[in-house]
Amino acid sequence: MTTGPNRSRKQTGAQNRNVTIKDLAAELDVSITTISRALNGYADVGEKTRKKVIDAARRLGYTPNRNAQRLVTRRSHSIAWVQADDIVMTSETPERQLATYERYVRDGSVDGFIVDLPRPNDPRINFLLEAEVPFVVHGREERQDRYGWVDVDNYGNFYNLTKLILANGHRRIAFINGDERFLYATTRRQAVYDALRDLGHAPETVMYLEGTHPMVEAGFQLTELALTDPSITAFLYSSILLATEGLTAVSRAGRVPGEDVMIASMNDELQYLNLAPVDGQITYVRSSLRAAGRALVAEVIRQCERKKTSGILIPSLFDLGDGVSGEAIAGSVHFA
Amino acid sequence: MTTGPNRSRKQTGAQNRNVTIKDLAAELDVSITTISRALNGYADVGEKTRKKVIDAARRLGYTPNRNAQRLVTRRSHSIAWVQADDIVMTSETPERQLATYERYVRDGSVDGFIVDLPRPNDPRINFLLEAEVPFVVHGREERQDRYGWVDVDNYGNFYNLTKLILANGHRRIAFINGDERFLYATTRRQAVYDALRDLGHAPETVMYLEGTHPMVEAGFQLTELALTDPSITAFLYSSILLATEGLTAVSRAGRVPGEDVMIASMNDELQYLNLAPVDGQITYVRSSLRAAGRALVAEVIRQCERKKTSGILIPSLFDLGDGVSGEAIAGSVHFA
DNA sequence: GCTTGTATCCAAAACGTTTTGGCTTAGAAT
DNA sequence: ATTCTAAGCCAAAACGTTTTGGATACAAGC
Repeated sequence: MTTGPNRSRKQTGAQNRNVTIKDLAAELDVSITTISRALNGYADVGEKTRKKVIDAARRLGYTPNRNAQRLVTRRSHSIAWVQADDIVMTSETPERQLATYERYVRDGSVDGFIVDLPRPNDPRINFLLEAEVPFVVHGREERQDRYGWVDVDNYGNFYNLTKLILANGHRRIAFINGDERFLYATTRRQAVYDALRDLGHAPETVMYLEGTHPMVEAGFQLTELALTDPSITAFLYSSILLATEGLTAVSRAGRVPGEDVMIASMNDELQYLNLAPVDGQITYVRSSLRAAGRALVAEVIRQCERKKTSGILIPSLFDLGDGVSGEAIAGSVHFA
Repeated sequence: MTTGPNRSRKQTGAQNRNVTIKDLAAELDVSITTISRALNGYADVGEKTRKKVIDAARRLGYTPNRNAQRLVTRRSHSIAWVQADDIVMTSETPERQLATYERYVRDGSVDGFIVDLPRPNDPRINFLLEAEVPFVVHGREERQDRYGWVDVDNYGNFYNLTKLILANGHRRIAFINGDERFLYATTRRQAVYDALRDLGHAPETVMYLEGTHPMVEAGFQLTELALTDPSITAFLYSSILLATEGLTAVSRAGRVPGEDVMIASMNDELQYLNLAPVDGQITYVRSSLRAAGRALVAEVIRQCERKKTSGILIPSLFDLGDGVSGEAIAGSVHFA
């Protein structure tokens, strides 16, 4: 006995001894089968018995033990949203998250997943499709018809924002985009250039800048870079966080947003971000991140319950700002 | 068969059939006991056997089923942090959270709790002490010697901030505090008035305003109220969120923060809050909410593991701003 | 040879549910 | 009088672990 825990490691459970289905069965002198079936609404238990059981359960304060339920039903009633350490700073690759995904599936911790910030040919999605585990993606990638997803209309929003900027007479635009390793950024760039083309403007109209993760002060620094070109009168940002930093840089340079320059962006309506101080200085499309989060969770749960959601598509219109419409779309595809 | 689920509801588990301890035992032709003990590092298994087991486990991709472990060990390896629907807007009473606390304890979902925003004589704390469940409080209340907690030095910080404002020559101050139903707010008010007294200033030096939950635009509105008194030259805010709103109101009133008025606050270093645009306009003490969160989780886990942590006190100095020191303190008390 | 000790191993119980595959009874249908 | 049906109930198995309380074998000490 040289290494490891003691020979007899006593149970260390902090859990109190709670009333179990057995206690209930003893109390009422029926079988535990009947208790279980009564409480779960099965039809093969008499109404008087069911009432007795429900009353006793309430009286004794019975709650089914979640962990026993999880074991026998093979459902954990939990979903995972695996994050890198820091949401804003993250440059963690999906590969490094993969181990966590695999473990959660293997040990039954979790019934389903929310996948965030998908990359092209994302290994997490490969794994989940392969393992046939329920999941919903926040965003889309090339295989979007094979799984459920919730996304904002990246293309439409940036197409419209660009149109708006041009309609306001700006002829030279800086576009500070997000990291193109993520597909939302690629889509947004595409939309901006498509809008230019459709309205008969040269691609050279925009100065394209990409903020790569981790984005510390990227909005500020890239804006300062763009400010070296005095012909630029409009700044389009891929996110409101980039935009507020950019605003600082623009103001410091002596330019006046809302007067001689235009600042445009998408606003995720982040909880803690008070936009009142920059009111009127940034033009944005709103799209609630919180609403997206809710949709994601609802969708994963639906997947886990195996309700057939094949092919449904739930577009929901969000609050509009400045004549530009923001739209969030929730989509879901049945999986085997 | 009239109501409820079908007579024979098939197991709907989405969980894949994974390799179990039994498979491993069959593979190696030893008992499951040996497998379990080998993997858990017990000394009563031979080294060659242990090696075989570990190899086979790796080879077959075995991971212990978490839900079986949870059931037998009566530990869920999960902790709860029960929140009202919306962190900022919350006016949910602790009473309404209590049902969730009770359920999580009863059904074994959870081993311990993080209690947030304690109120005087908080029923959640009563319940947890009574039930002898591990928990750590974010903040403190009167029974702080009976449980573990993590807190910033509310008293010290606001005492120092007040001292700093007075040292800068301000003689009329607006103090926009948080909701006094929570103890942090009461402590902060106490600190401000103590500082006034200690430095020989009358209590009337401050105009006291309280933002009650849910705080929508409270910072903005209370500041507008304070602005009706032109003798006020300093604004002290209980939180950075209140302060940024207040800054907007002050600026709109034509006053210039950093020049003819002083704006002071505590800065929780919120993830998404870019303070660059207000740089130099707000004087604050920094104290990382993120660091506090980490300390809370670490502390609950320690409690769950029953490491004896009786009476320990871990003061950790944080980054300082403007000559005012912010200190976060993590404390823990052993419980039975 | 007998005892004692030590190093390995294991069968069985336990955790608290859900589900399977019955059984019993009473009444209806034949 | 028998067969069938339906309603109501239940014993036992199963989920996958950890822990208990041994058993076995072999070496050392007397």
